[in-house]
Amino acid sequence: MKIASWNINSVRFRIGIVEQFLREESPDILCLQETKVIDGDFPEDAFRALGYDHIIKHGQRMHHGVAIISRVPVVEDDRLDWQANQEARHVGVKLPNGVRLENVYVPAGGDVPNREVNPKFGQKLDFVERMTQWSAQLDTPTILSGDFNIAPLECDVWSHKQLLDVVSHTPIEVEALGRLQAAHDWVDLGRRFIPAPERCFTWWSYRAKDWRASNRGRRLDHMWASPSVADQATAHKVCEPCRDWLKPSDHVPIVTEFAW
DNA sequence: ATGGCTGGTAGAACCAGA
Repeated sequence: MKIASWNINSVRFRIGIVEQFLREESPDILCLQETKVIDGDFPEDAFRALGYDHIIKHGQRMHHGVAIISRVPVVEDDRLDWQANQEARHVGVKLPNGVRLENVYVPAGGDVPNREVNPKFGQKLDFVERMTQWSAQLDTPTILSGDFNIAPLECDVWSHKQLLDVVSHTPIEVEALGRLQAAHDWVDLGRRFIPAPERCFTWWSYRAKDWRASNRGRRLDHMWASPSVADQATAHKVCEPCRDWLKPSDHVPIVTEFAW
């Protein structure tokens, strides 16, 4: 079983490279974030044509939006609102073997890492805190994947020192993510297969003239699993070449394989 | 020089991303 996760930054605008990715990588399941489309306008036909008949959507107008695309039968489990503001940032399914797959798009958090000045930063922290409470009472083997918008380790950003005050790598966010991880003993599969301090960025800004030359990336996208599920993981990679595809997303897919 | 870009909605200039 091969499970991929990709922040696509508009699934309609980039449907061509999504199809290319599905053809080349052939995951069983693809978790998408930032689909930017209401459920009624989701480009289902393109997925069905490639054999992905199970399409679980949770979209909204303009922003955010998540979806799980699968060629194995999955059943929608829940769609949680960890921000309590009705934004479409999570959808979960049950896999045929009973494992849960939770696709999450954590809020970016705005520019200023101070909740008094910037309410979005507070909402991001609250979102992660609610995920932590949810994790603490999880009693099912679960995969938690998506765009967490937090790069936890020093080697998860191009410059630890220069990003200490930049939202996505501030100590307050990293500590919040640490509490989330501890609440369920989540295993960070990215780092199980690509141990620190090796770099494995999943996002590079659109603003760099040459993203590869400057390489000012961050590891914002993650695949976590319950310990019992993590023991079944056999491979994990970051699909860096996708950053060079025509009209790319600023994120690249991550792909994890499991023994079942 | 981490914001220099990008998409969506609109029908110009915002919002949002991070």
